[in-house]
Amino acid sequence: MSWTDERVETLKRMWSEGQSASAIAKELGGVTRNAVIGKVHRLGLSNRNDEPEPAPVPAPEPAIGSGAEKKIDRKPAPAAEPARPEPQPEVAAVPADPVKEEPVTPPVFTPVPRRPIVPAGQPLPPQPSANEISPETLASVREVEKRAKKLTLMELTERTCKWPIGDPATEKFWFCGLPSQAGKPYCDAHVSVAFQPMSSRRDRRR
DNA sequence: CCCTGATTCGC
DNA sequence: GCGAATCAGG
Repeated sequence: MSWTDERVETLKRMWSEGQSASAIAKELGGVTRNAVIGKVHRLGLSNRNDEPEPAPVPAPEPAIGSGAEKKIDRKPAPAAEPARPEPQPEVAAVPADPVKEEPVTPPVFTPVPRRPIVPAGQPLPPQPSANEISPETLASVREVEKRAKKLTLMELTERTCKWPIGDPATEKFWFCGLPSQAGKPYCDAHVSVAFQPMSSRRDRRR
């Protein structure tokens, strides 16, 4: 394979889209990711940084006192552990006195961390229902889920378990992420609840 | 381990 | 110019 104009164009496009070298190589075919990276460099488009330069660190200028400061003695600074803020409960504190309360927030767009919107009636992630899975298997799954890697959607790969755990409407939601069975989307435990032979499924009413 | 990009260097 | 091998890192 050679770098025809068309192939180079595809390379440029995908690279600018942020695609990985391996993904591009896969798309093009006949080349390895090394070849792609090599070409990328030769084309001089290695810098995918169109970012507006991450602000040259606004050095927190200490307020200059009126008196002429002598020296700025830098302590070795024993690296004081940054105080870890305890995770606050999500419930916003309700003003004790709504009448006296000053309007703290202007009626403009408030960048309150939005949570994923799940339409009403959206079925929850598949959860092994007790009447279809044996108690043993169910217990096994529960146990496995304690060790879930808790991956986000973007962290899933072809070989991570994609079984959803929790309620997508809340923060307590993630994907299992344990090693998936070869060729399957789930890990062993979740495969066992996800794929059931018709025979065992049939007639398991109540 | 899986993956990423960066670099080198013989071809 | 090309890209495998290698390096460095997450």
